[in-house]
Amino acid sequence: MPHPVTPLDAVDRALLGALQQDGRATVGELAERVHLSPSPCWRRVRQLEDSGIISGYHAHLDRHHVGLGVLGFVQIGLYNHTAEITAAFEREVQALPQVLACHNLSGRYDYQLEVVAPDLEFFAEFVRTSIRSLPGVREISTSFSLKEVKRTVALPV
Amino acid sequence: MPHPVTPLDAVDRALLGALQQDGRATVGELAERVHLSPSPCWRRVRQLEDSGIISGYHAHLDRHHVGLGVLGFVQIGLYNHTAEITAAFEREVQALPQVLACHNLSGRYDYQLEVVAPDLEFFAEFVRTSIRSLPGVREISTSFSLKEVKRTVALPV
DNA sequence: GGTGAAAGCGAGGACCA
DNA sequence: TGGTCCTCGCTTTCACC
Repeated sequence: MPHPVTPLDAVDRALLGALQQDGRATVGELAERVHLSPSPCWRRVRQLEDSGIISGYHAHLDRHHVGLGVLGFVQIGLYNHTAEITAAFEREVQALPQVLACHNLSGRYDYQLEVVAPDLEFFAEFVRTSIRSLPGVREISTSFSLKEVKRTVALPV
Repeated sequence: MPHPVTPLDAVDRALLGALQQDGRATVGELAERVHLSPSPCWRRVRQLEDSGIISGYHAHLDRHHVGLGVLGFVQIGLYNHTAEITAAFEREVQALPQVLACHNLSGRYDYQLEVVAPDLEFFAEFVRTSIRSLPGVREISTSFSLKEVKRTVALPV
């Protein structure tokens, strides 16, 4: 059981919701939002952090503002599924900063990568070179995001 | 031009990188990392926030710890692509907290949704009811994440 | 869980080079 | 732009109810 599920009460859930919305909320603000005084509120937040439920705090950037106008999904089929090939594939994927996420999928393809790039030309070149040459790659299917309809950083808690 | 790309120098990039890693880094810590004194460092961060490059700060949760063990991608084809149908579809998707992300895609399907759920049963039920009944849905294809090989919150800047 | 308080520090502004 | 104070407020962490 690699992932213990800690039972959360309503106050914990409210704290998690608030911190997902605003990761820089102060203990005072949080205390007000969950109707608790600062001290116990702070103790709860500490516990949520220490138990690993809150894995970190991050600034979120607007990718268009930093010149990453293109986001695409790259689905990949491998030649074979030996432990060596998949391990090598997964290791090399980690090293590509343009790859924001990579999932080992059920279904038709083996992996789906979420990739960002400054423009379509760069994206195509990246797929043609960096991704094409990953270990064991047999088949590639690419879809672009035409519109980011929804993107939330908040899990439903 | 809805998305201005602000030119960033090396120090700005370093600040963005640091804040993506640790959204609660203090100005003092940041100043040290980018070899600047706190005040100009603080001004730069302010500017990155005000210009919208930094769109916010968020706590990141471990989804397994909060009982969301299943993540899947749901690809959807619509019956038709009138403005009314797509607008209705996109509006209703916003209201589903289990849907973390939704992209309008190029290629075979119209949309791809990223969905979380406590377990496979819940996931299947969610797709069968909530997603199936979204406006205009004709075709659904689902893939589960068997393994989250990579997930970063940091854009390459 | 709540209160109160002490100590430290970080944010943010004024001002200069 | 960057650097150096300075000050206020808040965070954090006690001990105790």
